[in-house]
Amino acid sequence: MDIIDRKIISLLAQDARRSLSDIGGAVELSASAVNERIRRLTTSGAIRRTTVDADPQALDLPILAFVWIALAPGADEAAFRSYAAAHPSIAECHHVTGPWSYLMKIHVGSLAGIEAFLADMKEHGFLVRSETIIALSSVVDGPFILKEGMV
Amino acid sequence: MDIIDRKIISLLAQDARRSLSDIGGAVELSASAVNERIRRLTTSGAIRRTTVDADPQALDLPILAFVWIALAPGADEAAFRSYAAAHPSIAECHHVTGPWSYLMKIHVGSLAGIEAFLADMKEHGFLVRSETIIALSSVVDGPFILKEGMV
DNA sequence: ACTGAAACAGCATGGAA
DNA sequence: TTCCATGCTGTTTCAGT
Repeated sequence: MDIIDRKIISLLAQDARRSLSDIGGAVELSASAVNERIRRLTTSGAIRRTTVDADPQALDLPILAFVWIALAPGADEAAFRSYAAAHPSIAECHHVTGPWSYLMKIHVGSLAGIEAFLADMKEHGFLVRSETIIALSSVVDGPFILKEGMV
Repeated sequence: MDIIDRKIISLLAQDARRSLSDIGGAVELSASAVNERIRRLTTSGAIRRTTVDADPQALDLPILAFVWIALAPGADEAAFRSYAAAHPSIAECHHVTGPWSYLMKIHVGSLAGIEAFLADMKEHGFLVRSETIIALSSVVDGPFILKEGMV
């Protein structure tokens, strides 16, 4: 993982469909040398996958919210993990420092969607307390990767 | 934007390098029909870009943190926006409801990197108060898209 | 809007340096 | 690890439905 590998990842991050010779021109390497580096970066896990960043609006998911979670005492953590992993609305879920246990990033279609989301979590017995923060606008927007179950 | 378009985006989200005929097989369409749909989705902005999801660890950015920001009263909001957009560590920055003005998601190399980050924000006169939450582990990890200035 | 075929570009591979 | 040469897969375009 040298400076050229970083440059290649950066170029691919901007546009993963750039040709190998294009990238080669930018880093002063032949196309096949670039190909070999990308192959190594992929097998080593430095590049996890090539994907598409979609517009949540176009997919009718205009609401972005962050939800703080206090897990119910004695809640099944393993069950919670697989629940979160499979849930189509949960873009991210992190175990965090501070007064709350988890921070989630969710995409939903409407404010009613947030209520339904929290109700579902409660029904599953995970939730005791939560706090929801809604993003009004984004100065720097993160990528939106459509989850499998979300179709 | 019908169900087939969603399916195509979902398939590309899993692996943007799947061939058009592969995708065509999954949605029962010819390769060129799929190509035409992807072209439309891209020009309409529903697909923003094809990109690579990298491993922050491999790029020496193992620390993920969320930073709440109270903007200094009378701070230049436009300047703050371009500062945030250009800053290599800031993966996301949202204007949010609740007691804080902004929520940022940042990737840094070490805890010292957080301190340096906050000091820089303060020097620029944006920050009055902030609170930092560190992600200990991720139940559902978001994608990491290397920013241009980060190389 | 979709199909199928033909033309083209880009990728993958192997051998040499 | 890199380059070059080449066979081949996948993309793009276009005429037809």
